[in-house]
Amino acid sequence: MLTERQLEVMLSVVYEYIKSGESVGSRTVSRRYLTGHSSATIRNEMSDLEEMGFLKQPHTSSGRIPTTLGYRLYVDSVLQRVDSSKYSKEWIKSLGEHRKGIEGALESASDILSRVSNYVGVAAVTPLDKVKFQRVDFVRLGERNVLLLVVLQGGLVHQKVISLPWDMTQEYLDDLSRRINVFAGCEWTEVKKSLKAYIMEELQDYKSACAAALRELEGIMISPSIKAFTGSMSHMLNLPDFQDLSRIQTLYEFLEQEEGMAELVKSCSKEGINIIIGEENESPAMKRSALVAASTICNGQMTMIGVVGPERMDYEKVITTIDRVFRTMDTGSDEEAE
Amino acid sequence: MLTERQLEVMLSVVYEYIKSGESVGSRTVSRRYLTGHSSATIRNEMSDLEEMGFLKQPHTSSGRIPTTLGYRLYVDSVLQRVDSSKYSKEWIKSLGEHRKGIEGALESASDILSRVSNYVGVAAVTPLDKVKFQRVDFVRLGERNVLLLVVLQGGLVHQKVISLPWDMTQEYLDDLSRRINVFAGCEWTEVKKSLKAYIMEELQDYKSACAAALRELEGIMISPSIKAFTGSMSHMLNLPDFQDLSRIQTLYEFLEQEEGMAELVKSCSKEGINIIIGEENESPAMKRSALVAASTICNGQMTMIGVVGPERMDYEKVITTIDRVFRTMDTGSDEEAE
DNA sequence: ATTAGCACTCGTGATACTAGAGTGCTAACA
DNA sequence: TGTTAGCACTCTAGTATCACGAGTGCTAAT
Repeated sequence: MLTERQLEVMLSVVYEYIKSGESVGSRTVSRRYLTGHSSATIRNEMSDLEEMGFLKQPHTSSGRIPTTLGYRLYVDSVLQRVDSSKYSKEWIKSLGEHRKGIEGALESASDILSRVSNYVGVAAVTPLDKVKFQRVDFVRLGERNVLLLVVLQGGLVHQKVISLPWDMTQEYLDDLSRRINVFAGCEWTEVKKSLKAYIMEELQDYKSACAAALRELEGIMISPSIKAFTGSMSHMLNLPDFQDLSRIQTLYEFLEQEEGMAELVKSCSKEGINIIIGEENESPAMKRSALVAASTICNGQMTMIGVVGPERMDYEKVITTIDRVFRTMDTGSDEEAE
Repeated sequence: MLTERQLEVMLSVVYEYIKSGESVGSRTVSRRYLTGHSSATIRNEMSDLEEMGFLKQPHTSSGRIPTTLGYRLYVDSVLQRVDSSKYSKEWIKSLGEHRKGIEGALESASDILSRVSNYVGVAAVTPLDKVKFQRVDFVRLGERNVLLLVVLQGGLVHQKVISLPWDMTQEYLDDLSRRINVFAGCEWTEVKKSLKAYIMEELQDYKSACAAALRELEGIMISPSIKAFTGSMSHMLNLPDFQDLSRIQTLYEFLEQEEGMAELVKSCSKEGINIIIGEENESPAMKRSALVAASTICNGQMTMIGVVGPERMDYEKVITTIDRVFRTMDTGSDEEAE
């Protein structure tokens, strides 16, 4: 559908635009990239490419800039060059044993990605349906108020303060948690079955309180509550792409709220590298931005690290950086790359 | 030192400048505030006030704007009007029993403050020297890697992944934590004494591992690691004060890193309302911004909620808002005020 | 199919000018 | 002596104008 030369022109334009930030004209392409052809030839090609929807003009008589489709073309070509088979699950498996734990690891990942990319680094982990739990603990805080701590397999910690219909002593709570922890490593559904009998038979006075506690516990186990981390956003203020304040504002608002991050995670549908560019994004707030992320499914939870930036992003650098961080997290050495 | 009329002029200027955002001239003051005096009179007063360091001119032949000293004058007068005796410790005492727990409460406080003030809401809690602990839990994640969970009195949860010199079974870890939890509610120093004997005598093979675990635990108990929450920062992009991107950038950078928040907390030296304006701030990043915060000491930890915004902040509104949130948190109803 | 040439478009930056708001100062006034 | 009116001066923000340059589209020649 696209001739060889058209592809060359496209890649040149996108590359040059990413590098310079200014709309690129036919002359530039003819002089720097396709030196064998005159600017007029390029001009004709560009005109065709515009009609096909790969390029657009900010205004008549200025150079061309890529559309989302154009970026997609470029990114796919970059992805072909990068050997994505390198990505292994090793790192995520070892995360739980990482000296920082999974949360610390994700936090520093988002931080590092922010710094080296100068865009916004993000990281998140969300339990899937069949998450297994590792540990449950109830801590009595005050009358009828209990802090519920749940450690999922992989080391992810969830906490919630719940209030019970009955005041229970710490001893009773300990007993309850001990009985649950017997099932450490099991899926919740199994645990639930076994516990029902216990509640029915052995507890009388505290039945309702325990039932309430278990309901809360189930809520945590089942609901796919996401844990998200966002690196420093302040670098992006430097980018020429965000001279328009309202643009960066909508993006910030999007990233600041949990729903935003949840959507980003959701959009990383496949394992490995995911790239969603501009218009491809579902949320209006992301229509002029892009996400590059790597995700893995392991231990019954989906983990993702990535970078959010302008559509005009240095995809090549970001992709390789994410690759680096991916594997660096494995070894636990997280000095800043490059 | 300041005549009655000079004070009136000062308050008028600051009030008007906060409201309008534009430098205020003598004519404005004479027409809207001190109607009994001509603009020339005001002009002379303003000239004097400038010499005294309360006002300054952005450029010759424009109106005056307050200096940090000028804001201070105004804020102190506002504080006199607001009955700060209303602030009670009640709310913080009940935080541990709050349905969201202290962390949830602080998070929503910073969130609410951001939204109603349109500046940046912040909230933090930091344990002081004599913090008491409520609960300790060790969860074995993998070979020699253990997740250490500590619940401080008040419901604050700290977590850390530690690696031990020895692989310990979950049973041993449970035993260790059970022995520590006997001392729930005590200060760490006491616990330490009592545990030493136990380690020396009863444990042999695991001695070094337990000692390592306890060292880590002590690290958490002693180090005043701060837990900070920052509300949405995107609103501030709308403010005319931050048309200059570099200004908001330095501020963002400051708030994004933990040291920044730590400094803000540190600067809230006294209980109750603290206000630090512009030049009064230690950090260069805050020299053109202001902090309004309320802090309390309770349960061996210092808790703070506040607002960071431009020096030209609507202090009156912010102060009363913080007051509101302060007391709203108590009751647990956190619908948005106003 | 490619290229050179040319007229046309449009954004950018420089310059100049004006209107308006505000000051400082002096002189008159109570 | 404190207050006020008046006036000249300063500085900013906004606007209009102009020229330049980069780029396009089209046509005609190769």
